Amino acid sequence: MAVTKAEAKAEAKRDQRRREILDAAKDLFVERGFHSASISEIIKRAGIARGTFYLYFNSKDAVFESILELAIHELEVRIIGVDVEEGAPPPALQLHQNVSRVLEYMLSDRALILLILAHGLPPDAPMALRVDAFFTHVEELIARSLSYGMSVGLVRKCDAELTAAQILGSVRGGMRRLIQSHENFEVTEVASQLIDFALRGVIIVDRLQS
Amino acid sequence: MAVTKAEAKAEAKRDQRRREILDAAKDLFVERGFHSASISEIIKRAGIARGTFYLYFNSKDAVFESILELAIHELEVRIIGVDVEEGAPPPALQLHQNVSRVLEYMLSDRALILLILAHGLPPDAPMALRVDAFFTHVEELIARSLSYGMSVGLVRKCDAELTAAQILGSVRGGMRRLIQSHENFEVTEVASQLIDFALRGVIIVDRLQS
Amino acid sequence: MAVTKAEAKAEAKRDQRRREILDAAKDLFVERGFHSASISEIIKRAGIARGTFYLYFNSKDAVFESILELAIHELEVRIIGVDVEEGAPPPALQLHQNVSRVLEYMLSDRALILLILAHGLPPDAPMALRVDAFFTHVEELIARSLSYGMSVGLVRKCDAELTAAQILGSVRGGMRRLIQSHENFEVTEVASQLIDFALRGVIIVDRLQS
Amino acid sequence: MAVTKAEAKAEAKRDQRRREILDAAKDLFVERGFHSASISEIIKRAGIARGTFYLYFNSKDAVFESILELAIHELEVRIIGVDVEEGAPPPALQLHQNVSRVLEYMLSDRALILLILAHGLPPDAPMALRVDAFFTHVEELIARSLSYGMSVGLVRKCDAELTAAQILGSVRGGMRRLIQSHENFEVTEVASQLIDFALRGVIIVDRLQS
DNA sequence: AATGAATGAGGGTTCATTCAT
DNA sequence: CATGAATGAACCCTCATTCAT
Repeated sequence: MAVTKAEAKAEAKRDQRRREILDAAKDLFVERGFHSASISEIIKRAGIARGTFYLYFNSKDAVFESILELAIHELEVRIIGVDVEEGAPPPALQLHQNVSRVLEYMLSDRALILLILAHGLPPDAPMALRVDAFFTHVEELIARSLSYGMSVGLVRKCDAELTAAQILGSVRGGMRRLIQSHENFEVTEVASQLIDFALRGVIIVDRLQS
Repeated sequence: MAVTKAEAKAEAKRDQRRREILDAAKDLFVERGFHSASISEIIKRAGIARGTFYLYFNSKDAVFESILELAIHELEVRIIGVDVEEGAPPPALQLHQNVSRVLEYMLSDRALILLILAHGLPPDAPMALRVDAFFTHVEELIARSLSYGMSVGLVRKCDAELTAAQILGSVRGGMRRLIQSHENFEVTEVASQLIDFALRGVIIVDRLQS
Repeated sequence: MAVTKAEAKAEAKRDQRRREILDAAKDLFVERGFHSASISEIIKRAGIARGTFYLYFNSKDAVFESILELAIHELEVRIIGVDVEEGAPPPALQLHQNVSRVLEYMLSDRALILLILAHGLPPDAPMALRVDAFFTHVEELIARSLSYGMSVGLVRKCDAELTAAQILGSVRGGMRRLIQSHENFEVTEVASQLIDFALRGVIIVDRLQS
Repeated sequence: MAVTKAEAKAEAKRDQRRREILDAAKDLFVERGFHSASISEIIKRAGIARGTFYLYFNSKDAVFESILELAIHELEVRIIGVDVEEGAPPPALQLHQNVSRVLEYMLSDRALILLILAHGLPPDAPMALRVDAFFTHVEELIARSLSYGMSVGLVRKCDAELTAAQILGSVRGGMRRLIQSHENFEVTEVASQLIDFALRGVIIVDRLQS
């Protein structure tokens, strides 16, 4: 038991260090971008020695990947495809919950989201592909919902893919603004506005009014 | 006069060279991003010597800036604030013309637009600020239009800034998709779709239908 | 007495550990060379922690030195200058015994001998000097024997130092081949061949034939 | 013509620089071994900047390889398999010429030969394999000659491979001594001694005396 | 105007060694 | 005794920029 305790403590310390490095690196990546953020700066900010960095991460790429991967994961678990089964909550509510969850996460770490919204990586970097894949995934979710919506007469006729790109773009644009304004905001209220705008753009008017 | 002629010829040649470098650099920036695009590659592609590059541009930053500046300028001249004076063309038409002009320019150089939509620069770089300034400028144009629209009862009540960010985002999102799809498209048709989506998001329904 | 016993046990364990480290290190040095063999690999192979290594050896150099020193010592005790006193065994037999003893040791640890025959150390490293000193020592032994042989008319006239270098070289060359062939061999037989070649090179023919 | 002249001059200068780097590097490799010789030291000794080094060689490995490759090539062209056709010069003379040529080359660059005789590379390094391959090649030449000699009754019965290793070893040993003694020597005389020793080790006595 | 050899600051990474636990 | 996290000097290499020709 004593051993377990000591080990647990050591592991906790390790995790703590790892997090410190991640945080320092994340801030730098946001401030300067991937390339301009140097290991030298990261370790200075994290208050560790050069070699220590490499005890926790295999490379500069690896930290960056770790940061992005975590963020994308957190986003992915918050974004749930709309369930149209009977008995499921109304679609508008589901959308609202999705956006709210993302906004809440955004509030907890604005820098991180900014990193994803405007990462600025060499287009051929593996990590850029990862981020793109995430957004493409979300776009597909939206496009599929639109197609379904059209089939049941809820959504006006339109090019599902293009419109999905517009919807996602509008949300990204809105979020970007919220982050960069550095002001606090009411999650529920903002989520409503983001969704309201997007929905009006596609919903058939009669239904919206009813 | 003879001198003037020779000078003109020399200047024409100079401009030609400059353009070749710009073109080579632009492609590389798009393909690899700013950092990964090296002077070595640029001059190889442009077919010039190392030193020659610096006869035309002071630095790597300078080429990039030149490229962005040109592109932004081309965009700016195509984006004209909506004129609401009496006798002016209907706002919807003006919008359509704005978007159409931008889309046409986009068709003439997809890579360039992609560079602006997703430049991937150190966030603190002066050029990044320049690009941001451009988008902020457009956003303000939109926000102002929205405010006016609200004041005359055409636009539903909303947060003008946030909504402007959403509108701009939706257009950027749509354009990004169009570029990356590598397909050709009908400018007028697409412009209508982009505007339609954005307008529905803000216009008061009664008016839209009329 | 109890204390002594415990102490003895402790010391035995210590020696055991030391030997494990030496063995792991030796293999690595042979496989990868001195520089490419890292402490990390050594301790992994020895199954000990980083700090533990430094409880047994002061530095990476020190392990290497230990290994070489041991090997050289083992070789030195097996190489005995030829005794030409009356009543001593015949010189040819003494040589044969010397070589046989070395070959036997070689069979017990090929890797170790290879490390000495082709160590691959910075030429200015103290350990490189140590190995060189050993070979120089052997060379001197041979040269002295040659000089003596010449003085008693057994050995043809020749440059003793150069010839000694050739003799030593021939034995090293032969041994190197034997090690790298990875085949087993008959010690006595091979020893005869090694000596036969070297002796023919220097012995006066009449005597050899008689 | 003017262009050609200027180009020729430029190329001459380039070659000169390349050679300066090679020389500086070679000396350092000999003094300190491959690993301990740092690029920093090489460029300091060559009197050039860091980047300049990489204008002439792609890597540290590449300089080393260049040096070894050149040396091995020079050795290879000097070592010619013994021609036993009728009308060819007597084998002993051919051997003498081979060894003399090598010794002469050795005199022109002792350090270089030392680098090959005692390179000290990680056993798994590609360059180590290259050097080994060279020696193996020479050994095979010798072994083949021995086999032929045995078949025509000139050479006593022996294990051709092992004996070849001994012969090569004896020559290497002799050369190593000559290099490290830093004294000058008479090529023809030394060549005779090297060959004499080796031949006596294998030739059937009757024939040798005749 | 054009060239390309030369520069050197700075990049990411490794690894022998130390020391608090 | 044993541990392994922490250290930082030193490594090889890249690349934007300069300058003599």
